Amino acid sequence: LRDVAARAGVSVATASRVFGGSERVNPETKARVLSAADELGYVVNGLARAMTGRGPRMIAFVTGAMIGPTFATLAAGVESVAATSGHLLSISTTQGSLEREQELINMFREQRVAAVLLVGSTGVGIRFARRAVEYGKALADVGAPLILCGRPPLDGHPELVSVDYDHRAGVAAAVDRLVALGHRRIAYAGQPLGMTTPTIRRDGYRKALRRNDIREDPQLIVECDNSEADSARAVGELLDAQIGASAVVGMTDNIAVGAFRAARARKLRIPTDLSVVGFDDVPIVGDLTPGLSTVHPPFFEVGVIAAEMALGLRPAGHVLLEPSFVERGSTAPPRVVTPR
Amino acid sequence: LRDVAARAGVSVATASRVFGGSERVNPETKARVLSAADELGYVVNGLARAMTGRGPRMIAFVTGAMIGPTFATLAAGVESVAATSGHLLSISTTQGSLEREQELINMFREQRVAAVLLVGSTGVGIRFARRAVEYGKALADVGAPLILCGRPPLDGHPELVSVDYDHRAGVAAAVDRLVALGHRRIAYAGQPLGMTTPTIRRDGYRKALRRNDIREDPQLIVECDNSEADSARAVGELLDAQIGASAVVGMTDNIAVGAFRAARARKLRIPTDLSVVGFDDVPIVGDLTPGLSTVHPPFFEVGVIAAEMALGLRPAGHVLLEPSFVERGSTAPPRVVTPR
DNA sequence: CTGAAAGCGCTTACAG
DNA sequence: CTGAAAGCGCTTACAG
Repeated sequence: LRDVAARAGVSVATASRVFGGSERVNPETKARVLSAADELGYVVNGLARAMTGRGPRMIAFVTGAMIGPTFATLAAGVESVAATSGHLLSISTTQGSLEREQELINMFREQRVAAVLLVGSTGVGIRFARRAVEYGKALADVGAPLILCGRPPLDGHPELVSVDYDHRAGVAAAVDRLVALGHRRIAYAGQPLGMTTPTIRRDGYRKALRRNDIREDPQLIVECDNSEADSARAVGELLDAQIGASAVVGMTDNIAVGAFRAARARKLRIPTDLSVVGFDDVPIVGDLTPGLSTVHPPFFEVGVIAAEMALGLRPAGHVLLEPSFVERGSTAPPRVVTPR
Repeated sequence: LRDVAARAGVSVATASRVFGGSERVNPETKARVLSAADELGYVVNGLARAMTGRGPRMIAFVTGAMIGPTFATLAAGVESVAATSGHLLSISTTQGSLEREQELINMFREQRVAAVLLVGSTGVGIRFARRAVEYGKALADVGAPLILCGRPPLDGHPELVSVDYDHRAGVAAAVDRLVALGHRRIAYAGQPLGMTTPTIRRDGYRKALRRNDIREDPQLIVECDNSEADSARAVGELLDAQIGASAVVGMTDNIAVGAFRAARARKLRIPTDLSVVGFDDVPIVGDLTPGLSTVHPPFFEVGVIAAEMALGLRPAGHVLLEPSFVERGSTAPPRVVTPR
């Protein structure tokens, strides 16, 4: 900058002003500075500018792993608003390591990010809540809000803003639809509890059963990893038990696809012999045979809203978006309609 | 920092040294500084540190869109090495806008990033090459290499480093396999040329035909968008033309899935009546019925290697990784084996 | 509209 | 091992 100023025959203050943009500078001198900069191949040092508090701050996005369209779509939403306002998006993963998570928070404090988005499911329970509260405080020290995305707000901590979609309502809508089709023996396959998403989604299942006056049968609830293979195993065992399940709702599309596999291995037709619904609406899943009926969460929107809060473009607060149920070919009336 | 130093009764120089880590400090004074920092809730200003040339620099990742596992897996590879060396990963999209692309490059110059990774297919032709060369020069001014990922190097510009996987060999391996199964009328469905990936993958198809002494038939090559719907249309027309195609290789899994759909709509069984192969090996595709035989590209590895080059952990250069063909259920001998 | 000066928060030779 | 001082590259009141 000093060199540019010298070459243009002005002070660094003036030169700074032409790049800073804000203040009024004589068009002529401005041109002179600009051409000097051009000749010298000058490019402002954004780091120095950032230090003085000017310049855009980064939005930090931290998630467990860069897996699947959940991640990609949500991140795309964040990036779309970051881009239009000249901010950069930093993405990091914790790989499930609390140590790494803590390191990242420290790093973001040092970097003076605009906000940090904690994305996706996390452990339930006081331990995890406490950690989030710590992070929130630490970040607040440097003026950065902590925004929970795709995970529920913390009881008793309204200061920790959250942007989420209604897992419960999503699963419940799927169950409602199955009930409307005539199903009564509706199974549920999901990950073991302990993380927010498994807990809340199963909660939606139970809630929907209750409001439809269907008694919950523990035998109809099976646990598995969030993988096709393990789901095929778990749902397979359920089917082998012959306890009359006419439909299964998978906690995720992965799990639903595992149910497809289990059914096929037993020569059961979908949806004639077994209805299956998923959750997430990942690509391709609509092109299975039959297409998977599933819950479509507004991932992109979640990202957009979180980013807007991060940048102060929208008042911070708790937002809960509605997912929608998209019915494709994997749901139909049961073979035998049990009277209600 | 000044406050911390004062409270600890040392100079800022000494205080700086305890946080900088490098220099040797008396353990006792160090402890004193640390506890002073703790009491004051001090956290180093990474921005200021960055300005002095210390502190980790960001890796910039630029892609057209945050779409699909291609993006996510490659980014995960980059992030894994960034994480272990304390660097941050910034991800941005161009959405196909050259203007936006240029803006990003400028932004990264200002931010003094460690390197920028240009990820994914781009236009072919001198215009695009020229742009990349410009970017490379501009970035070199600030000491940042430009690394092309998942796209080929530029003729005559060895200074533009690239990390890619061998699209040609991947498609060719798939074709070879089909030929080995007895296919002779092998169709190809892909995007129109103009971008590197469509061009190179189709090239792989033609090359494989040639080396298997199969004459290319222009009627067997159809164009479509990279979407299931448009692929279903294009492949459908091909099938309706009844020109004896016994197999189709899709430029991507999306396109291959479109071929599934087209075949089904015409009551053709896969693989009995039609063999289908894809490219990318995205999730779920293995769980179609039948599972899709496809080419698995080493996306994660590409990301890892590019990141290592970005950080100087590995000599910059041109790397070409081998994809592997994974055969599942969508490939089988043709109904009628044409003599070779 | 422009300049001189102080300051942002750190780091690093250079001396002790 | 530690301190005083200069410097990194910008920005911003404060005066003109």
